[in-house]
Amino acid sequence: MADARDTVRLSLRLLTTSRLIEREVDALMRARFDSTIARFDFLSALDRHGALTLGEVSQYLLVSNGNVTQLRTRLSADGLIETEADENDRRIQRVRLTKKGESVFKHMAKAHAACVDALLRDLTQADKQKLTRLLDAAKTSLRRKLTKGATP
Amino acid sequence: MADARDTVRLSLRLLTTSRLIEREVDALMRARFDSTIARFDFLSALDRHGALTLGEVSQYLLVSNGNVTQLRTRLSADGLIETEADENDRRIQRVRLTKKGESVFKHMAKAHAACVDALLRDLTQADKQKLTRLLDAAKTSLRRKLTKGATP
DNA sequence: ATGGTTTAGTTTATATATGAAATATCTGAC
DNA sequence: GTCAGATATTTCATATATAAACTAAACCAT
Repeated sequence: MADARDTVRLSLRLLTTSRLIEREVDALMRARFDSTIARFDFLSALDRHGALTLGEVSQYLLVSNGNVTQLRTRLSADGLIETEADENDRRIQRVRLTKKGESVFKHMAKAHAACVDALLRDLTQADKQKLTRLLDAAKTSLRRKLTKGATP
Repeated sequence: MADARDTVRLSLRLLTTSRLIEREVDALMRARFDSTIARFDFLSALDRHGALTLGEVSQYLLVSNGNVTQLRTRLSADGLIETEADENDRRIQRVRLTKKGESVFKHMAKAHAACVDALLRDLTQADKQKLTRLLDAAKTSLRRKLTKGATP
């Protein structure tokens, strides 16, 4: 059936579009903030959700634990985040934005918004809404399949 | 204006959806073919376009020249691709699939198609088509902006 | 022809990412 | 109480990715 071919085409469009945006945002973060998209995403998760355990960061960013450990080390060294111990469970560490981290993130977020807005300016507002809605549906499908086994 | 916020939301959906698929495909390539998504993409470009210079591979995959050099080394060592010199221009090297590479890629492509098809099975055919069309529009907008400067 | 520029690709240093194994801590059945 | 598993995080080895500096070859204006 041609159905599967269409789905492959869809997934390729998705990857390409996503990668083009990622590259541009990464270039922005490097040029203007001496940072990277990975660090921006990390800070973004903390800005959105407040204090998080490292495991939660890993889940939100869809990256491995080891990766989170590395990023945490760098962001801490830069003074953008800080760690606090859990009162009851000594395995758990929570990270959060420092004052400096909040301030830096605000500037980053503003530049990021301007960047993606410029990149997708040719899309009408209606198309953006449709696209967001359809991507939500795709995400839902994905999440459901991923809990079970998708690889046959 | 809330327009920029909507665009940020859209770009986040895009990245998340794309990352979920990439992770699953990467896991598939590791589990079944002792490979990775990066190598699959490389082989995929050669399968689609035939013999390519390393620079062309870099453009198709949206990755740097250095990255292509590294991947080429591994794929050559595995006997999946081979290099030939250009007759007229000694700077240029073309890579192409070997017989083994073609055969391995066929199996990979089949598994890949089954994987993404399963992941996105909950979407109707109509939704997939709409999504592909909208992503095409997004890609066009991106390409146009990227030739100019998107970072204000 | 020759020297300056562009083009193709490699190398180097480093950041990002993974899976697997290890460590440390907690939890629950007994 | 204790000990077998579960959970949170780190460490290790390695793959993937970048930017910047570099090499080699081609092009091109003089």
